[in-house]
Amino acid sequence: MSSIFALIDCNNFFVSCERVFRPDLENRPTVVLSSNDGCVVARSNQAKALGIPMGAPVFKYRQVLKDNDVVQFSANFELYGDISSRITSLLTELTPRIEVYSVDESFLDLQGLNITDYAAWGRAVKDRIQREIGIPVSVGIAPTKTLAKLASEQAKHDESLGGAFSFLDLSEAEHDAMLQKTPVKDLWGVGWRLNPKLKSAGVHTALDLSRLWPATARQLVGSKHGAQLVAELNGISCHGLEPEHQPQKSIMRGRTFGEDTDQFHVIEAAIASLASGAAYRLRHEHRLARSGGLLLNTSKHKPGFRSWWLPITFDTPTNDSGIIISRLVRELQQHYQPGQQYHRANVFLLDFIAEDALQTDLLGYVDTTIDERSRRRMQALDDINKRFGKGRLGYAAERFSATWQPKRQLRSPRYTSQWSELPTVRLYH
DNA sequence: TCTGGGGTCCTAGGACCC
DNA sequence: TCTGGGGTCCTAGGACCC
Repeated sequence: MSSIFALIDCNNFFVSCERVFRPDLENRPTVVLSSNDGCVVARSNQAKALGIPMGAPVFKYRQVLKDNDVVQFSANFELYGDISSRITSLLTELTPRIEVYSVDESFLDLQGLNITDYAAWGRAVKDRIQREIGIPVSVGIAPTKTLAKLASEQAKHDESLGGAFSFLDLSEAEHDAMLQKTPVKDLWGVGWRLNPKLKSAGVHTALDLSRLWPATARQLVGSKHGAQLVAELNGISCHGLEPEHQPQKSIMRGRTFGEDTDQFHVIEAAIASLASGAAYRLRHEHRLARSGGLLLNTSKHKPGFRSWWLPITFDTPTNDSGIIISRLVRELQQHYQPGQQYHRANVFLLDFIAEDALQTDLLGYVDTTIDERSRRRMQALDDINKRFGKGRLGYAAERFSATWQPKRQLRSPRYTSQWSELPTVRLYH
């Protein structure tokens, strides 16, 4: 039996989240900005109609935003994450076979669900999420994930469909017509590098791609990826549902500084804070890192762009914030160059093992005293922060400076994740 | 003046082994 | 000094996703 996937894709997700608590913005052009208020990361339909592209630098569109009275928000990830998990729980009621693909998209496996009219089922799901959570979604249904993506895009752009589109009931001619009108660049798996390459080979539409000789597809797109892309367009599923939460293979925390800096202590504070966040995440997953690193760079948009990769390894795998911070700061001390205008820092943790895996050094010697002390220290740190609020207790280096922190001047209240920022409702009678 | 923050997977090539 | 197939492991870089 062939597979059946549904993709539930939230429309303009970050903007839609802001509108849940600001219904007055329903018809106003609205954008959400990146953490430094530097570029546009989500746009309402009205903002899209003004020609503001995804990733648009704010300074270039300042006039357009002003002339059209566009409402702007700094990204409020606490809010978006919370609303995302509400949608996930609703979808889990429909079927446990769900893959949460990103903060605003989930795939469902519909095999064996006894659905007679898939498009109608999709419209019902859309209506329920709108009613119960307040977020508009598009539902795409197809035998492969690649086609389900395409179907959800179709549902999003053709209002007459009521928010859902299914590939399952199409005739061969209708199927081909859908692929014919889809440019290759709109396909899942075709990015800015492959698009010009395909076009210069005469492959302009999804239909062209679906009819390529396998050997040609392998050569143009890559041996594995090319073959899979063609098969998926022809209804042969290559990407199954991946329901279990796969443990991540790397943890990265990075931030563009509020302003470029050459101050050692400012960079040190940034690194300490980023490392704290990354280490916390690692402890949360009960894992230890064997290696990691620090990536520093100057601004890409200024002459003399440079970047430095400073790798670290741990003789004993660790998730101890203090150990990780001190190793990274030592690297910084050795490689910091006075006078460079540093723009951004990324902290990486890599090469994980489970916390309860036996750890030994080269001689097979386990120093349980140190391990136990570190573990208890981190436990106390996390307990205190859980009880008294995120970031209440931290390492001194994190507080050396706050000037690296990005501007978030337009952030909305964390309506659902901070007691102090709950919305107020007044009732008159 | 002002351009995000997370991630994954694949491939090619070099070093090394028998 | 050169010949040769077959294998593994590692790394850097490229490409993609949201």
